[in-house]
Amino acid sequence: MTLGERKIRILMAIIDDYIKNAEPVGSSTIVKKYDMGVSPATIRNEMADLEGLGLLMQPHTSAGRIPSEKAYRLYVNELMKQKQVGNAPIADIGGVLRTKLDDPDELIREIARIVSKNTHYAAIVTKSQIRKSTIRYIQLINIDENSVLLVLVINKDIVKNHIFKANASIAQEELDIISKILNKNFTNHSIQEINIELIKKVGAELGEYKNILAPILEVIAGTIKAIDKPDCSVSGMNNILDFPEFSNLDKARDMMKFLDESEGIFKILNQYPNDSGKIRVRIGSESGFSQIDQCSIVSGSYNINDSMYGTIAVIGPIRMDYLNAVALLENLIRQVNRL
Amino acid sequence: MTLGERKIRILMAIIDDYIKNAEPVGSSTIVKKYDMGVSPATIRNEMADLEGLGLLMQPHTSAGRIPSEKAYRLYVNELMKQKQVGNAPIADIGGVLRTKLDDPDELIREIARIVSKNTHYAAIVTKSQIRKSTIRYIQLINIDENSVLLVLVINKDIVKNHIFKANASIAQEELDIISKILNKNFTNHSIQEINIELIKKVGAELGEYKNILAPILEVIAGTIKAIDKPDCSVSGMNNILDFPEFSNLDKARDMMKFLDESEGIFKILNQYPNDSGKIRVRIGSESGFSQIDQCSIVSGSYNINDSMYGTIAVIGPIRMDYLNAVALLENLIRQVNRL
DNA sequence: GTTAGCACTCTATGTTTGTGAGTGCTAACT
DNA sequence: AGTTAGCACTCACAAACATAGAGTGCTAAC
Repeated sequence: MTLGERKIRILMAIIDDYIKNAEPVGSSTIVKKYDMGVSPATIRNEMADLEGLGLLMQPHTSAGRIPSEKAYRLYVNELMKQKQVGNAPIADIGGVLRTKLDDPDELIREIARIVSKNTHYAAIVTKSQIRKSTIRYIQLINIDENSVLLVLVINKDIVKNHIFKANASIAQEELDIISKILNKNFTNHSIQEINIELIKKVGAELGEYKNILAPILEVIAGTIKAIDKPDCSVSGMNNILDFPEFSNLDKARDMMKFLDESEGIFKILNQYPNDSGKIRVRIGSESGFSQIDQCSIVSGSYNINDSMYGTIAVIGPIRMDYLNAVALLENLIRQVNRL
Repeated sequence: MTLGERKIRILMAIIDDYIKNAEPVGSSTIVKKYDMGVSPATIRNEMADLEGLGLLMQPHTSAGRIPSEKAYRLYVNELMKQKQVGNAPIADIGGVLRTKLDDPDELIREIARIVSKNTHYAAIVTKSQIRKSTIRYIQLINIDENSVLLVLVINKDIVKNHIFKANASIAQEELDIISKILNKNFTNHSIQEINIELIKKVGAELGEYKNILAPILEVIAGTIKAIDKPDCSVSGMNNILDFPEFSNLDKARDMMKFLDESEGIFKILNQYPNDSGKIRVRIGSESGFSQIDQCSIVSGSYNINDSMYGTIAVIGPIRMDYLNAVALLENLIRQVNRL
């Protein structure tokens, strides 16, 4: 399908105007605001053609035209490239993010916050672990008569810890010995690799300290499971309410509920698992979920250090400012990947 | 003001019915549903009296009555006690919460989630530190050529950690020595107490390892500041949209925005700082903020271990089920305080 | 190929009218 | 004195209708 140059100009004008004003665009509006140098009648003829091609729609006979999903698709795939992004889409946020690197949950929350704030749409950030997390370092620390602090370094840079009660008071020197044994046996193992055999072996090495093994293993298992659990953070849902397309409360509510139960979102965002860098755009019904068929999703994958990956997504009305959203995500993901 | 028994019964009926159905209650509805044993006309006379007392209101002449804020106040202060809470307001959640004890942020998020899920209103949980946090234990751990893991135990049970790069590789034995010096000087000190004098002294003791002090202090300061920062978690804002009183989108949006910018909420919730156990109810305009004058807030303070305290609050429409909300919060706060 | 002119369509808005819910008052009843 | 049947009254809400205006498609002329 190859369109004449004027048809493209008209289509762009309609898309731009509709993105901005959320109202059907009429032929004379185009002439006036986007000086086409022809009369409204001519524009009307062209618009009729564009409608025939499935690029424009009329909400009703006496209204202007609005772009169809197909038009947005064309816009995103081809037309958008001609335009310039306005101002720098996002500041340098490497510093802020680096401070959260040791807590993936907090990290994705912060990213979501940044995205929603900068786009004024809703933002969703998911995270998963790329490989099964492995234990990197274990250290036991005596902090109280019989409270023991277990510090766990997982993968490269995630540190978690937990305090548990030991049955008896254990001196730091003893704990150091225990730590050493644990490290020798567990380091670079994932939780799956800690089998009964290994546990038996460690138990034997521990000798009189054998009892402490059970609570420790429990903590390790719980911690790693929590880290490996895919998670997802949503931010800026309010912004959604600002758009006239959601003045229908029922639609808005459905959608919010959908975003809250992250199940569906996960399915959508994980469709294209691992094409880091490339930004995906899902327009309206392309997502396949009726609850959000009035929304578009712009998303991209990030990948930190080969240990954690996920998707950063912007979700807004179909008449979203794709140009900026894409630019912002590209920039942001580049920064995140560099972490 | 002492009301006759029948007036009270009528008032209760109106409040109950309105809480349930969100629609003005007429005289015949009361007779039918709450068999009063008298005719609608009699009820009408009584209702006129109640309106005279400022306890009932009419949205318009030909509508039934709705309770005024004053009526809810009476209900909460006096009448409610006669009624029985339906089913057990909340299960035992001590176990779930205990797993989050080492991360206050995560803890309040979980509590908020529990509250909103159980009440179907929105929930807000704030946290502050009761005293300035003090350092309880410091441990440096070598995990990589020149990556050092700093483990900080703060107060009783908060553990934080941070990985930083040292200029040179330092062996674990050396780090142990440094840790010991740090502990000797910083343990049981708050960040305010770490002044230049003390730093100089520690620097001297550290001798050749002096250089490592700066990054460590930075991490300590940052961590404690983050912990001491009052924070707040909101959950279940969607629920708000389910109530007919917020079918006006503008109102709903204003309110959501208000909840999102937690400033105002903080002011409200911190009005009664530290009366642990007692549940407060703010009805409608009593909160003093027009954005949420169609809402009521039920809140109570918790206090964990004398180190962290805050407020757990439920926010819903004025015709909230106060009885259940109060019972649930009482129960929950009891469980939280026991942590 | 372009455009002025015009009839046509359909929404949005305002007006009118009818209906029903619920009231307050009065007069009769217990 | 308290209760109640009866009734006129008020007012929101909904349906029915009228009107204005925006925008179209078509035709015929340029």
